[in-house]
Amino acid sequence: MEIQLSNFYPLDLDFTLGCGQAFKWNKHGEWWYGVVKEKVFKIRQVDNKLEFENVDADFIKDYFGLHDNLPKIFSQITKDRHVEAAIKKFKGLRILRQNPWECLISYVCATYKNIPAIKQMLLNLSKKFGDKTAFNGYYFYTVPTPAKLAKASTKELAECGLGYRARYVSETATIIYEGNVDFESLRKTSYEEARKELLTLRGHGVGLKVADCVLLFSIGKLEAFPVDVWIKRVILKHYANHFPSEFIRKISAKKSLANSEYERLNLFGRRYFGEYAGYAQEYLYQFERTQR
DNA sequence: CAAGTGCCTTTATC
DNA sequence: AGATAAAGGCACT
Repeated sequence: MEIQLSNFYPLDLDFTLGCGQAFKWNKHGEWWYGVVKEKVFKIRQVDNKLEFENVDADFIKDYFGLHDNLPKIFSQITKDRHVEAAIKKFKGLRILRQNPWECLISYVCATYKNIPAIKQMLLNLSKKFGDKTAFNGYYFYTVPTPAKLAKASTKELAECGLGYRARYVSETATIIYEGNVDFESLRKTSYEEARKELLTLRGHGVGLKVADCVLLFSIGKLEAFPVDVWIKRVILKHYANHFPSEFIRKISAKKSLANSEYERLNLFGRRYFGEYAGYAQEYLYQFERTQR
């Protein structure tokens, strides 16, 4: 199956799948192989054509956010030369619409880890607690369900390389398994309301940054503006003039952000870049990460 | 190559 | 409220 992409709706598969927003993708030759829920499929891009197997076009359109009007988004977030440069370099990078549960558990694992390590943790979890499927001569493992992880012991979870995150994965899985968070309802409410709802998981490995990542990468709240170390660096480098110098001095001196400081940077991002701040975030993040 | 630093942070404690 | 420390262990330099 294939989808013809229009010149006005660019997509770059390598940027989109390689940027570290989703952790269950691997490229073998020209093809990207992915696992989403129980589905295993492959996809490749040949110029303006997307070719894929074992999955239908509607799913692809939704998952890759092909309905996002990128030119419109670019015109709205290009507030300065920094975003402009990032867009020029990574044009076609799209925000995915991941499965919310998989996204949540990924970012609970992701705290204070680097991208290769996050992928490894998720693979370990999937191998140990997920379902095994053969496809195209490779074996793939689904992300374990909330039930599976809720029933796993923290010891078993820790053995997947989670370290102290094992407890948080266990607790978060339990709360989701018990049905205390309705992901679908999050789509219908505002960013603020949805964020508040997700933060009922606070104290169990879900803080402001994780909540914002879930809202952006799986719920489609494109105004979400996750602030991680890289975005903090971008702000210090290029946007410090938007804050009082005492504040800049304070956050420069420390490596991690207090909640109030996070909220201040987050609010700046949303106000400055507008309703598609999440896109600005992802382009700036990627640009900063690939400097040097 | 070894050892040090850093990681898409959160939580606990003072 | 706000500051500080601790937390696996892997990956990169």
